[in-house]
Amino acid sequence: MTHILWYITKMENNSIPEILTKSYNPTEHETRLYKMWEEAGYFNPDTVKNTGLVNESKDPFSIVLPPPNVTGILHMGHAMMITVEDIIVRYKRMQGHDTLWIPGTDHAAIATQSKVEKDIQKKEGKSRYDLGREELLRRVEQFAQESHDTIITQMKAMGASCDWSREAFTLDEKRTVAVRTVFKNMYEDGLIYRKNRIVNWDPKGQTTISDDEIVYEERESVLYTFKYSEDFPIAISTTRPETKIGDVAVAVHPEDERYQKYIGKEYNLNFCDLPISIKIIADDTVLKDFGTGALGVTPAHSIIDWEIADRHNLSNRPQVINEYAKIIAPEGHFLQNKKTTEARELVVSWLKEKGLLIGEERVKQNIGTAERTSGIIEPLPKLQWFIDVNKPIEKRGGKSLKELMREPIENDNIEMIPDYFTKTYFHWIDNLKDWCISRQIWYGHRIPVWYKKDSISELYVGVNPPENLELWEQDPDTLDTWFSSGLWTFSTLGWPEQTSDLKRYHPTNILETGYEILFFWVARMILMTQYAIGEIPFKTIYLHGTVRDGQGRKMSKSLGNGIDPIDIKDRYGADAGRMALIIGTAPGTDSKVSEDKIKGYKNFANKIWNITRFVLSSIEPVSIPNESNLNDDDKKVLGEWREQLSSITTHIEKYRLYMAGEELYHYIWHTFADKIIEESKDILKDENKRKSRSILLATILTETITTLHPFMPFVTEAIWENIDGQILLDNKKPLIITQWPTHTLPQ
RNA sequence: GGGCGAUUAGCUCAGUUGGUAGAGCAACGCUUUUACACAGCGAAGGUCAGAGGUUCGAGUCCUCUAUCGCCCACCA
Repeated sequence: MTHILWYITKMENNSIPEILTKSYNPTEHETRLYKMWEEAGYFNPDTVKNTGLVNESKDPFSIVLPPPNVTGILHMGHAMMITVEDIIVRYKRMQGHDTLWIPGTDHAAIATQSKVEKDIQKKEGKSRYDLGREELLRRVEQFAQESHDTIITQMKAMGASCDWSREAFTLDEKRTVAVRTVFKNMYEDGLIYRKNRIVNWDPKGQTTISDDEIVYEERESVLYTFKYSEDFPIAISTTRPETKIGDVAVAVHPEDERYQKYIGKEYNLNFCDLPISIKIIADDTVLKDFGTGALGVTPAHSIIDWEIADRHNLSNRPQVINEYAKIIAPEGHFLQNKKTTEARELVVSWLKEKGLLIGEERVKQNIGTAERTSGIIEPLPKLQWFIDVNKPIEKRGGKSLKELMREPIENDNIEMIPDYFTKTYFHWIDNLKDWCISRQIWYGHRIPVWYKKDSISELYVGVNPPENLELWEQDPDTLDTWFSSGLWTFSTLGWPEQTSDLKRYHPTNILETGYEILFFWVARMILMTQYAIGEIPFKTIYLHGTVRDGQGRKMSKSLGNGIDPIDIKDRYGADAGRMALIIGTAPGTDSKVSEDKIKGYKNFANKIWNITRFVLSSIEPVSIPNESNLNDDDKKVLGEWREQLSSITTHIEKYRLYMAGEELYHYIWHTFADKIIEESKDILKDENKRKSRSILLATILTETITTLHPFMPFVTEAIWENIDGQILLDNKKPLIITQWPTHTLPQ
């Protein structure tokens, strides 16, 4: 109560100059300031060059924004990415580098299409086949446009100083040219081929997916042990009896004494009232100890079995499951067109009936599901397009794509932060198989291959459609979304055109992204860039961790625990959100966001606001720089700040933003405010010291505000606008294009 | 099964090349002093998971153990 009375009294007696309100209110300034920067063109390096900030002796600096998927709104992970990149970009710009940050969004093919399909199914009960290709695409594009607009609004709200005039989309016209050009080149170099091979088929999404898009889930299932028939000498074990009508062999370990005598023999059997032919083969990948030590080989429905069939030249690979996960069997057969789960029971009861079932055992099994649709993956042989990762490439010195991916990391041409991720990177490359790039969905880059209608074997691959188009038919499939995002660093700069941007800004300086897409995306960017232009895409990879909620859970739509960055901005200001996201967050490690933390940095914004109020209302008017008029004591104090500044600058140069931010925070609050300002209250009363101290406070204030600008762009710019009355600066410009302070010690 | 990481104050986490342990929040005492109560001053809180080793010196480097987490593989 007494507190409230005191507070009211204080408000009435307020004698602080009116230029700055008593407390900082972010909403009063943020939107206005962003608009000011954007309209003045300060995000565009071509404009910044005219301000005199750019030092031509310094190298250009460039970043491309990892394009967010147009599948909805940005979450805190994106917010962290944008913050880190914006801090770096603002810093480099202030350092006088010709700085470019290209924004953009990703069409995210399968993710976007399945999102829209789900919505349509839910609201209208229609499938994509009910709508047809054209109508579905129209709907997806509309959704993508809306998502895009939301995303851009969010990015602007956070203060992202990227050059909107160069914005790109992975599916726009220019990027399409880049995609088709790379596809054509790869095809002509023999790296892209079409082959019937076993792929991960998602029966729910009706498309193939890559190995990386599979999520394994542990489930309980039954391991059945049985014989195909009475005349067959070996029992086998399987969790999928329904696939066994597609078996062509039984594989045993070459040194397994139990089965030695059968190796090489062939049996014609009747299994589930169907004729099957089984050859006994020896393969050393078979485990003697698992089940009966004998593996029924089903080439068409198991990746491992397909590979075994390859090794043993088994050409008969009957497909017994179709694209809808239903059994293919002769008309009238009891398994015909049955779902796999149903068929499993039918096969088991057939085995029981015939007395062939030997055992059942409950086992835990990891089952592959599709990341986007959560459909259970059904391995199927399909005619698909692949990229060969092992073939030597003539124009790249006979190196394979695998080698091109490995080399720059190995030779330290690309630095990875944190560096321990290089180990997982190499491990991934070592296990990499040919990349299946075709997808049976409609939204995305359609494969630039046309087949002659009257002659199946004749095909055309090109950037533009063939002449006499009516005689040709385009491949109905689209490309894996990572194909186009793999080109991102150079497609955004105009490639295949040899633009001045491309010459000036490529390779980019840093790629800042989440570690969870190291394989999906980062590796593929290195692959594509090394192949297409023979350059690295970026010099540094900065991997941030996952932003989790207060309880350490991943933020997701299904949990409903996501925080909208806009909401943070409204309640605490974008600056506070930015600081909370980067301080105390080392690269590569996950972080938790709590409102308390954000609140702490809202208080910090208010603190520097009031530091400014104090300085402006207490010092005598000074012009700076004016270090020669400092007394020895004040030179020493300034010298300490300059040492701190030097440390902060080094941290930023080495991308240790969390360290830079923390040191700056600590200096401003606990040294500048708590010590220097407190002691200044007395010192300023001393006429002999007043002038010097005024210069000191003005100098430290302007330099700390400048240094803080990349971290908290809004509050610092708002302060900057208001310091003129007492502090006169030569050639004052908006803070965003003000030069970074030098850390030379005062003489 | 293979790999990677983590273990530091009540909670959430920093700690750059080895040199006297830090922040935010929470909690405690005092202060309402014209920059800020979104504050100030002060105090409190940690054998840095455990054990061993290297070193003049270890949170930091090495070995082992325990617990937790993540990634990759997929035993059919």
